[in-house]
Amino acid sequence: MRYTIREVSEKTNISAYVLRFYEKEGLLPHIHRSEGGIRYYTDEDMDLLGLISCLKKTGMQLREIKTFVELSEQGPETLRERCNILRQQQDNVRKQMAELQKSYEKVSHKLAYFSRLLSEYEGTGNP
Amino acid sequence: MRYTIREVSEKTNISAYVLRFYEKEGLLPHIHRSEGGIRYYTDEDMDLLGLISCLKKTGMQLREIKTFVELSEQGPETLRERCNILRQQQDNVRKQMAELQKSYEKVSHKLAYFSRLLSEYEGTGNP
DNA sequence: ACAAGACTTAGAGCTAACTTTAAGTCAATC
DNA sequence: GATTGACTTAAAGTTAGCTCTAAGTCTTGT
Repeated sequence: MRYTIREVSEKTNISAYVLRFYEKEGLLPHIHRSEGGIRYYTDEDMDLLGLISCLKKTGMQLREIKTFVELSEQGPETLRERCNILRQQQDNVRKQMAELQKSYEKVSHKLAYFSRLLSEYEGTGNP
Repeated sequence: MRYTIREVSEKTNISAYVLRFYEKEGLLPHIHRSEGGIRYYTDEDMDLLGLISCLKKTGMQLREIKTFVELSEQGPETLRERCNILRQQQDNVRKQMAELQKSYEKVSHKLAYFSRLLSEYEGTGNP
């Protein structure tokens, strides 16, 4: 399948601006063009894009993602290094989940406290 | 207890620059000063700072945090609204945790795939 | 074949959240 | 009491990641 930039944009919720920007920055290498120079994206590109947004969502910076993509370009001799990067990222995500859990508890705790204050306040005849 | 900006910075891992910046932006109102104009922070300030970083960590923007702080300034008649904001944020955090979980699975899946490729590659006599 | 509208490029502009600078004031030690 | 170093201010600078503009090219429907 071939997709236009618009189709990709709609499927992925990444704006066409950003798709071009990612390409310019080296995150999406070898995007094919029609004879008139119009981009078209393959399923492989879509797949990479999926990984990119996943890495981005988990806090990896574009420049690190670029490094990862460049390793991918170099073929199987970089597989070990790519695994290491993914393992590192897996670890990061675990830490983020723990952090988020702590924050959740803090917000909940504060909310419980305010709720109590609120019911007390309302109980005094101040609606 | 009274803390200098340096002590607060060390305790919270928020730089003195940022503490002053937050104050300027209205996130930390009523910071006391010594006669010479030097800031000192109270335990109450520390508490607010804890809530601020928690809200920030969970993706709330400074301008929204400022709104929350301003409501706090207005006394108990804004308690209900503050509870609503916290409940909303609690919800946001739940969504973030679900998202993060999905990303974790995606990274793990990709890693498993690459690991398999790697062991195959190494099995062929390419160390 | 031609108008409308999507696409192309390079590069400028924007936003959030810091981060630093410059010029000066204050506090603690020698 | 002088020096050192942390503090003060307003304002400029930085970074990441977009987001848009301008000027031009291509594609598609009538």
